[in-house]
Amino acid sequence: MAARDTTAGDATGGDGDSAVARRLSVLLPLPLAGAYDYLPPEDDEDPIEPGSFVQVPLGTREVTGVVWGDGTGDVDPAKLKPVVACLDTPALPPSLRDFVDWVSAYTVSPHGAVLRMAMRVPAALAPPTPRVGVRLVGAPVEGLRLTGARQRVLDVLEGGLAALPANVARQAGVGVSVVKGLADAGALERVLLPPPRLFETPDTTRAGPELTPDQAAAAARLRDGVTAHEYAVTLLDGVTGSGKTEVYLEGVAAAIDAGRQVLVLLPEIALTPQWFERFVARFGVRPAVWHSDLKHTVRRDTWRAVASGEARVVVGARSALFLPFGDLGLIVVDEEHEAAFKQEDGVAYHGRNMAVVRGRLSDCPVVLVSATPSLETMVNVEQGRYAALHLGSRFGGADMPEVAIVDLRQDVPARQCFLSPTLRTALVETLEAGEQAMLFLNRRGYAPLTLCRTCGHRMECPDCSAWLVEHRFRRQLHCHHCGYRQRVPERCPACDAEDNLVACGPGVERIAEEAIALVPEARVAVMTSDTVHGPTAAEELVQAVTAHEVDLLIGTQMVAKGHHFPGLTLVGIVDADLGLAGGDLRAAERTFQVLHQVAGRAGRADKPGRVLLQTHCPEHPVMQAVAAGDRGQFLALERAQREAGGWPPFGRLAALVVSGRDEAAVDGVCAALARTAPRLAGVRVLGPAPAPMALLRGRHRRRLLLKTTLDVAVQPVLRDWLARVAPPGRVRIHVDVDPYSFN
DNA sequence: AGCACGCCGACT
DNA sequence: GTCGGCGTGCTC
Repeated sequence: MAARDTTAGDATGGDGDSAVARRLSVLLPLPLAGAYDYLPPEDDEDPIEPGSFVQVPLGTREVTGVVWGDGTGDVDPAKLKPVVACLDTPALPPSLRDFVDWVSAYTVSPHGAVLRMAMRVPAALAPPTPRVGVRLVGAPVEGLRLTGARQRVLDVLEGGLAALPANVARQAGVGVSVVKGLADAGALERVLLPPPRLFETPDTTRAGPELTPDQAAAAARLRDGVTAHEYAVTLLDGVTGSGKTEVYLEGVAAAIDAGRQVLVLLPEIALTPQWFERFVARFGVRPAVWHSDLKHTVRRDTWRAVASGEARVVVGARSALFLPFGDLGLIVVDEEHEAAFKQEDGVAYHGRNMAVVRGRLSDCPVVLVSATPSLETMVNVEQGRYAALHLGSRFGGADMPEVAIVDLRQDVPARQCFLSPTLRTALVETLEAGEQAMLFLNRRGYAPLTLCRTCGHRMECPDCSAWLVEHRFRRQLHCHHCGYRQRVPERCPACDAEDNLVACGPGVERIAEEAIALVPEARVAVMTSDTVHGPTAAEELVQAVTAHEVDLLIGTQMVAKGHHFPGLTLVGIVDADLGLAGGDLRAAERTFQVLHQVAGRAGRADKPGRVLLQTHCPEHPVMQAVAAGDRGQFLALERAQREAGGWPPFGRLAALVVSGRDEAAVDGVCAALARTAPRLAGVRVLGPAPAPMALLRGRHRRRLLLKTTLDVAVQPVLRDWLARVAPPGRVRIHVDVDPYSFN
């Protein structure tokens, strides 16, 4: 029927295929094995470009997918259905499609599952809701009853410009109903307003903060890199307060000047008001923001603004990597070492590493920023793959406080207490001197374990292999892995003994209790995700501490980040050993990073701070390195160990986590995997072993590790292996290439 | 991911 | 006798 017309319209097609026979490969945001083929729409006019969003039938329903290219032709033609419609949503840019392909191949995840991450914007695919404004009609309306309120509305609109009813009402000091009434009466006409400009272009001509010669030199290097518009990775390395942010904002400025877009990735917790203040100070406007809990309308507007190029700078969490940037000029990954960049569930990927890939596929420079760079990044620098820029401290290197190790075997806390005599004395002295102190313990709640003194029963989560953590403020026991909660029971559920459950070990709440007993007059604040909800609350607490309305701050990881408290002269690390348990590959590195960061909170320009680090193993290299403030020494040791063991980044790892409700079925799949395990040079399979959380949310978990030498490409090995095993529907195999934490 | 198809317990 | 539970398997 319309075949002849399309052929004629397809003159530019080039390869001579007739358009009627053409199949489209459409990728759907579902965990299917690959893209599906469809026929062009029946009312087809122009050929559909790759990247276009299309509505297609799938089974009984309709879904939105993206045209990925020409169809493969190996599907039964009888099964082919035509595309229902082509949406007017801007097409997915080629560099993003390449990125989706790459991530899918690298992570051994279904193609569509990766596409889904680029489509988690349901509303963006629909056209923006039209904005209806009102304006004066030319001629006066006869018989219009003029009240005072109505007159004020008419006055506001006198210039003849159209405006949103809500804005008009606000300016006139009346309710929207007055405006609506006037429109209904015919005195105002309704008109469609153009979409508002939501994201202003940052003003690069503003004078930024003054840079030291060091900083200016580093900034110039970044600017040059951006101007070259070539893929290159640079580590920007400097302690807190060395001006890293100000330096990379100069790179951002260069990209804006070049007319390109910028992505700044931050771990979610680092999207702080302070960061925005610095950005606004430099550019006069706020950047677009992207994270998991944006409202739908904001999500849609931001997604569209990124696609159109209106949003020039986006700051966001790792999911911002999948935004439809058309012309990236720079990617910055701040706090590059943060484990939060690693996504564990669903498609397992590392935001920092994928940022590097996104940069390569977009021919754009990538800057990794950290005060404690990861070992991976340091090795990349050492081997010449990444360039490095080092920033010294503004205060001439005297900024790291003195760290003293408190040996808990010698300096024993009182029974049922967790602060050593040395730390207690220091705390009292500091507060008596009118200075501030901080206690750090990376564990929420009151106590990590509740047990029965009569029978020894431990309170455990029914759905996870984890102890329930007591939260005394709420009088509840919580599972920190699945969200299970129950009241603290009065009787032991096992032996029914009354009032004989005892809290074991400390959480921040318990440390607060001990501290308050010690210094009852001190103003104490607890900072954890339980006590502080959202960035605004966090900012208020930070302000209160800065204003010295708080004498003693007690907190988890949350207190380690970025805030500088000038009056803080004592930091107590309650349990430095905490992060080392578990035999995790990166436990030592992470512990060093967090302790180093916490230690850096103490001290100020005129008075050096002091840090007391409580540990049971003072001789441990991590403790020694933190005490010495020597990152180089620690990294060298860690590096040597990883190299000797063939661990990343000197070898490759992939984890297979087999999980399901039926334990026997899970073990069956594990046995099948063990039987079909690859036998190749340079490849070892470890396990199956119970995963660190052997039971999580009611699912039994086993883990196998594939460990290979660097010359082995793990993805083909994994794909072959998985193809030999057909897990029953109830059992899932989750693949994690480059697993990070081993949980 | 949905949604239908399919085979076993408590109701009009 | 049906309504409906959610286990299993496709969907171009």
